Amino acid sequence: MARQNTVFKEAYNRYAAALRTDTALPSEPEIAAQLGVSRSTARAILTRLSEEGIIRWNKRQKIVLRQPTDHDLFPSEETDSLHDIIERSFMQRILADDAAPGMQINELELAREIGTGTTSVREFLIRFSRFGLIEKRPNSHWTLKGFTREFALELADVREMFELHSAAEFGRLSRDNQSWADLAAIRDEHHAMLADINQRFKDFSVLDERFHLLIHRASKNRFIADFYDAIAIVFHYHYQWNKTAARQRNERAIHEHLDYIAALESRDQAAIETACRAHLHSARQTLLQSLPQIATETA
Amino acid sequence: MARQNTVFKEAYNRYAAALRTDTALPSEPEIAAQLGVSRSTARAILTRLSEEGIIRWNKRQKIVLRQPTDHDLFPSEETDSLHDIIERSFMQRILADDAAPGMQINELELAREIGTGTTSVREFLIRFSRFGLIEKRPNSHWTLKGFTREFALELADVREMFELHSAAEFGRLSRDNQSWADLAAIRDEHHAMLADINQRFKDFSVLDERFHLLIHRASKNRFIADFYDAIAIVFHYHYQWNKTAARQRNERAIHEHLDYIAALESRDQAAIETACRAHLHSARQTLLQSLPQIATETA
DNA sequence: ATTTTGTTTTTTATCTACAATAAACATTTT
DNA sequence: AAAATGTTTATTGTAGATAAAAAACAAAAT
Repeated sequence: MARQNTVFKEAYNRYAAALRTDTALPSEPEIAAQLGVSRSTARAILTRLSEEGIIRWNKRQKIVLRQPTDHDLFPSEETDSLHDIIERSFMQRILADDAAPGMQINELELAREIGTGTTSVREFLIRFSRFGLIEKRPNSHWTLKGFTREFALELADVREMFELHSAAEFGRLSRDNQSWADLAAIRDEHHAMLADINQRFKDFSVLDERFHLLIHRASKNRFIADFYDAIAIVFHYHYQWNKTAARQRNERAIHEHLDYIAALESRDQAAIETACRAHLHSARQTLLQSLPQIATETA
Repeated sequence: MARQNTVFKEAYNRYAAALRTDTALPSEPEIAAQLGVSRSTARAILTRLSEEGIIRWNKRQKIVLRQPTDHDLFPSEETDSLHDIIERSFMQRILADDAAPGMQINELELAREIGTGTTSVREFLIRFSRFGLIEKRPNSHWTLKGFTREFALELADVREMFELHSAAEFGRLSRDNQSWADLAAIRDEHHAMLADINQRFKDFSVLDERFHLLIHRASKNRFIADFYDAIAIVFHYHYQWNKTAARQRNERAIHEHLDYIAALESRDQAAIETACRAHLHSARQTLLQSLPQIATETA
C-alpha cells in the first residue's frame, strides 16, 4: 500500500452526510471547492455515490436519489490522516506516566506499534521536534526531553514575550479592523460560559485557544503564529490528560480573560500590559501546577 | 545505494590528517571518542589505514608507518553529508535572483537536480520549514515565501525580543560564570579584528555568530537557542550572496559590539538594554538594506 | 467566451528494502 | 576486575517503487 485514501474517505463522509434527497448537486469544481479537495477527488466521490445508488449522475445532472445512512459512510478509523494517527499515538506515549525524560525513542518500534512505515514516523518526529520535547542525536536515536519543569518555564517565558508583543499590537489596530468584532464575539462567549460554568467548563480550552490565537494574529508575525501553534498542540494533549481542578482553574481564567479583553478594548497600552501580565502570570502557575511533580530533567 | 558512508570518509580524513609517523595509536574506544563516531566506524578507519599501508595494526598494536598524503584522503565532495549538500543547493536556489516569492517548489525536481532521492529532499524541506521561508499546502506543493521585507521585519522583531531577554539574563550571571571569560575573549578578538580591519573584515560574520550565540546561551531557553540557530543559517547564506559594503557594515558592527560588551560587563541592566537596542536597531537596518528589493523605511 | 466535463500527466505520501552506523554482546588481554 | 578487542545485532539514513491526490490539458456544453 503506497498511500492511504483518507482524503477521499473523509471528504466522502463529509459530503454524503450533507446530502438531501431530490436535490441537484452543483458542478464538479464547485463541489471540490466546497470540500477543499481537488476535482479528481470530488469526481471519485461522485463516482462512489453513483455506484452506491445514492445519486444518479449523468454529466451535469447529479440528483440525490436517497439519503445515505450511517452504513454508507466509512468508519471513522479509516478517515484519520496518518499524521494525526501518529501524533495521537505518540503524544499518548510521551505523556504516559512511564515516559521518563532521557528515554530513547525508536523509530522502527514506534512504526510497528502504530502499524505504519518508518518514513512517516520519521517525518512526524522531525516536524514534532520543533516543539522542544524531543531531540535527535545525528546517526543515532531520538531522545525524549519530556514535559518537565524546565520545558514549562522556557515555554512560559517565550509565550510571555510573544503575547505582550502581540497584545500591544492588538491595541494599535485601527478601529475598523475585523479583529475588534471577533474580540467582542469572544467576550460574549466568555460571559455565556460563565453563566453556565458548571456545565460548560470543559469547553473552555477551545475558547482559550481561539482567544489567544486572535491576539497572536494581530502581530502578523509568522514566528509568533508558529510558536502558538506549537503551544496549542502541546496544551491540547497535556490538559487532556491532566484534569485536576479544571473547573476552578477555568473559571478563574475566564475572569482574567474578561479583564484582559476590557483592557484591549480600552486601547490603553498600560492597561493592556497590566492585564496581559496578570493573566500570563497565572497561566504560568497553572501550567507548573499541572506537571507531574517528579519530572525533572537530567542533562 | 542505500546510505552514503560520509561519516566514515569524513572521519577518516580527519584522523589520517592528524597522524604522525612512528607514533602509536590509542585504543579503539578512545579513537572513536576523539572522532565523535562509533567504535564500528573507528574500526573501519583503522582497517582502511592498515590496508593502505599507513599503519601496522595487530590487536592493541597500532603503529603509524608513514604520513598519509593528500592522495590518501577522500575528495571533499565525498565527505559532505547529504543534508549539507541539499541545504547548500537549496539555499543557492532560493537566494538566486529568479526565485520569486510564491514560486512552487517541486520535491522530485529538486531531488533530480541534486542527484538524490526524494525522501531526503522531503525531510530537508520539513526541517527547513521552521525558518519561515517556505510553506506547505498539505497534499500539494511547497511554496517559496521568500526572503522578503516582511520576512526580514518579522525575523528582526523576534530577534529583538529574544536578545533583549537574553542580554538581561546575561547581566545577571554570577561573576564566576564561564561566560564572562568567554565574553572577555570575544571582546579581545573584536579589538584584534579592528586593528586589521581591511584584511579581516570578512571574518566578522563568524565572530558575530559566536558573540550572539554566547549571549543567547545565557537565557538557557531551548526556543531562543533554536531560533538563533535558524537565524544563523539564514544569515550565513544570505550575507554570503550579499556582500555590499561589507567592510563598512562590519566595522560599524564591531564598534557596536564593543559598546554592548562593555555594557554587559558593567552588569548595569539599563546600560545593557540601551546598548543592546542600539545594536539591534542597526542590525535591522543592515538586514533591510541588504534585501534585493526597494527602499526601506525607518521602523 | 466561459464554464463544465472527460482524460492524461505530474506530484506527493507512503511503503519496503538495504547499506552505513551505532550499540550490544562475547571473548581476550592487561 | 577492568579495559580492550572480536563479533553480532539493532537502528538509522536513503533510494526506489507505487497508489492517491492534485494539476494540467482537451473536448464538449451552456
